[in-house]
Amino acid sequence: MSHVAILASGKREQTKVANRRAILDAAREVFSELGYEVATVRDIIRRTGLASGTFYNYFRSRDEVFEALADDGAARFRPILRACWEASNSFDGYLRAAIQAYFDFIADEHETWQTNRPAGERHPQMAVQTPEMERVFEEVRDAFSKAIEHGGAPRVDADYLAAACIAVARQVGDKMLERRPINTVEATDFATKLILGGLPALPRLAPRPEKPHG
Amino acid sequence: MSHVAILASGKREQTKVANRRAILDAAREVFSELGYEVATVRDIIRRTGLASGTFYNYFRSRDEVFEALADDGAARFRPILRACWEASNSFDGYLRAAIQAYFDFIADEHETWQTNRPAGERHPQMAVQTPEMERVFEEVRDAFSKAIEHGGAPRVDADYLAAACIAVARQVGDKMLERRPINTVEATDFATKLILGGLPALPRLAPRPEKPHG
DNA sequence: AGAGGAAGGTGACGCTCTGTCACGCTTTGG
DNA sequence: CCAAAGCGTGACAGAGCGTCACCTTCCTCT
Repeated sequence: MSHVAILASGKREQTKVANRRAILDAAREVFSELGYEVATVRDIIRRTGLASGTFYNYFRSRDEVFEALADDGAARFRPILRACWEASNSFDGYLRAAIQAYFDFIADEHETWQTNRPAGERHPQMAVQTPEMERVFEEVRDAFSKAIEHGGAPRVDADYLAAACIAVARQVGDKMLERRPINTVEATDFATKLILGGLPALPRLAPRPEKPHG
Repeated sequence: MSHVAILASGKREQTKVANRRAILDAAREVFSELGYEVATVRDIIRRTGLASGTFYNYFRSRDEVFEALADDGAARFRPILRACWEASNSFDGYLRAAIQAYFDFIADEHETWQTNRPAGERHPQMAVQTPEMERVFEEVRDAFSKAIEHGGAPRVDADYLAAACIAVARQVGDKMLERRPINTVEATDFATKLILGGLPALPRLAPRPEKPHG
């Protein structure tokens, strides 16, 4: 029996991964069913069959599991974002692809999570700021910076621009999820045109000193 | 002594208002000093000198005080937003005024709140969704709808547009607060130009059936 | 293979916070 | 000035939290 022992060689390692996974899965279920505010560490750990003390070998608190779930979401999305960058050859193309990918992503998550959740309970996905989300932000900003360097976009404040894009994607995304039927194409069209249309109108930064003229 | 007794006639009414105010103030201080996650109902009520049970005559939980604080912020901002609407005579003017007002508002709140708060602790101001914030959203959306009706703006999806504007304002606002010196004008310029520039590029809705031609 | 040690699962325990409630003081209306 | 209602009070029971001494299971070294 050697075919499973690729990454988790020892039994110790295996159970550690399995337990972490089990806790995360249980947490997702419990948050879905009871709502985040009400769910307790005990509710989560009970569902896994593990002892209460074990929980604290993996997470420091209920909040930390929540954050880990959110981080998971961002971590899953980041490679998609990366792929958008690599597949596109223009700034416009990248932006549209990235936004479309994001809306598809959250629409998919939304379906998966559809349970009998109390009222407007927040999803872990995008509610808090996690390290992985910070990286998503940085990736977007860097993509913009590179586009600016290459002349694919005007020389604007990439930091503000990234913040604005992510903000628009998030909020319009949320609104999109509230509508029936969920129309990711319509939302993408809206967000993309807003940003790409606004881009040329943005205030320019002073051009960075370059070699004089050639 | 009749000059104070305008709204709070009886002594009962007076203490009720005073207690609520005291709890809110104490809560703001405690959240600032200890951080939201750590603060307890007891911490808050202790600072007021009231008994623990009294707290529950005013709020159901720590979360509800937090929400009330956030609601307060939105409630203070809404009249400002209203004034922007009434003072401006073009869509562009309204948008710029509203965004500038918002950035000034949060910059001011930011100063007021500056205490030795642990790390990236969230401010109540704009962190959660409260009824008053919902109203702010509706006010913005309605302003957009009216502008569209009057031909001051193209016939676009006002709901998405409002969501996008608020999103941009929030996120760019947050970024703005992280920079030194805080430059509300720069941020306003950025956000305003992004939105106003993007507006003409947005997908149009089918025009609503009007009287045929004049 | 077997022994010794390390890693980590276990659950009872003590502690803190929560939310309630019976009590009594204060205000109000008559 | 009295009766009734309103409301502040703080002790209390219950719940959840995080810890820790113990014990089982796995790993390593000979």
